[in-house]
Amino acid sequence: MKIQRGRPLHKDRHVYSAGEEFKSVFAVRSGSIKSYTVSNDGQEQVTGFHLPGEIFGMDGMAHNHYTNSALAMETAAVCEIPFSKLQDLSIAIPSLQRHFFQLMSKEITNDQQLITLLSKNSAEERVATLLLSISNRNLRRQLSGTRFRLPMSRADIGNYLGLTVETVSRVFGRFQKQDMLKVDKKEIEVLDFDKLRALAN
Amino acid sequence: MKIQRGRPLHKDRHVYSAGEEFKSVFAVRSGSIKSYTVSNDGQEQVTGFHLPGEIFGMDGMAHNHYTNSALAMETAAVCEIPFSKLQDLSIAIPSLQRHFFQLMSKEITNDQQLITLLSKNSAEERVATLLLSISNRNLRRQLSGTRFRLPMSRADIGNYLGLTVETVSRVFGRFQKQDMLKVDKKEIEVLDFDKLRALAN
DNA sequence: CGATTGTTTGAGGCCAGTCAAAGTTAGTGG
DNA sequence: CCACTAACTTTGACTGGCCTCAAACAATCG
Repeated sequence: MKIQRGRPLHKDRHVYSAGEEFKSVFAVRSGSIKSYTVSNDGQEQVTGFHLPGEIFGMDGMAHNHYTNSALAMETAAVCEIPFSKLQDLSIAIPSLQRHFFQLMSKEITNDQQLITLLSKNSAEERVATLLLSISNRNLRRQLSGTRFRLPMSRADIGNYLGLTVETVSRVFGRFQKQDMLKVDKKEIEVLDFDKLRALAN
Repeated sequence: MKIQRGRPLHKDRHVYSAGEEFKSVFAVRSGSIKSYTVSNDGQEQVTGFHLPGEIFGMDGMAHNHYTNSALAMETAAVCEIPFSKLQDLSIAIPSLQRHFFQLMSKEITNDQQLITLLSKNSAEERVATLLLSISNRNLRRQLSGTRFRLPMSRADIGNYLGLTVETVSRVFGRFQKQDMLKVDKKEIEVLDFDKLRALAN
């Protein structure tokens, strides 16, 4: 498939901004991206973190304009995949269409899991769930699931999980005191996966 | 398009259950449907309410199995739309494919709005937002936006909004005391739309 | 290095949850 | 059609987890 190689993106640079015309979806090649919306009263809501190998930008399809903004949390590279090309191709290759439907559907189930998390779980359970998610996604990338670097700030974590920065910080503190995690700034080492899974559940 | 006319569904009957093979999406013809997931620790999370004219069942596409269950909150009728037919047709009619992409994308943005609501808003704001949403959806159906019947129980509202039944009940009470709403059981009359919008934001 | 931004820690308050019980509605079968 | 029961809703008192406010601390970057 013909896709554009991305030029490297510096930290805090936008891939696209809310309101721009929807033309493409994107694949992360390196670095990490966060998606967020700005609600009508001006506050930010982080809607997702995107790691290498993952696709983002499908939110814009409904209205031909992106509803999220997407920016690089660190230096990153992305592939742009023009949607028009994708449409043409998916008519020629039905399996591609199916694959793309699945991607969107996956996005829906992800969002619904986050809804459940926000709706039903405590601060500790939310943070544990995010850590486990990142751990699993690192495993899929052939990286360590026990030692890894969080690309996002505490503020982003809190925003994503519906918590304040202070609460996130305190939860990390408690997790360390319980010898479940070793936290050094953004470097995480999971010491007790069973305990983490029990919380994340 | 060839679709199956649904036989009427009694209250509390499932349209489909989580885990079943994904074969179709559905359109509500009359009555109302709720979607919900059951998390691994067994508790229910309501993920959506579906009113006449709306499509549901797209969550199953990713894994070829539904991740939600869908059941009738009152006597209802639904149209089954077999997905295989939809795929064949959308290859012949590209505009249909686009339309369907848009539906899924719309679902994503809806879910993300709910995420923001759960993450950032108070109990009163959440309830106000739901009421306004139902009001607007009734308007689109040529029904009154000011007087309508809530098809779901207080428990369902609470579950959907991440609140307890008691809190939902108290919020309705406060809304009445402020002369914003008139609540008679499930019958709602909006007395002050400005106030409602101010809360829902 | 200073300045800015991000993180941690503490004290106190409040919103929503929990527990409990009464009141109301709906559904069932005699 | 009514009596009985189960399910739903409301109300109250109390609790607690997370937020708010505040300040010290650490890290990053020009």
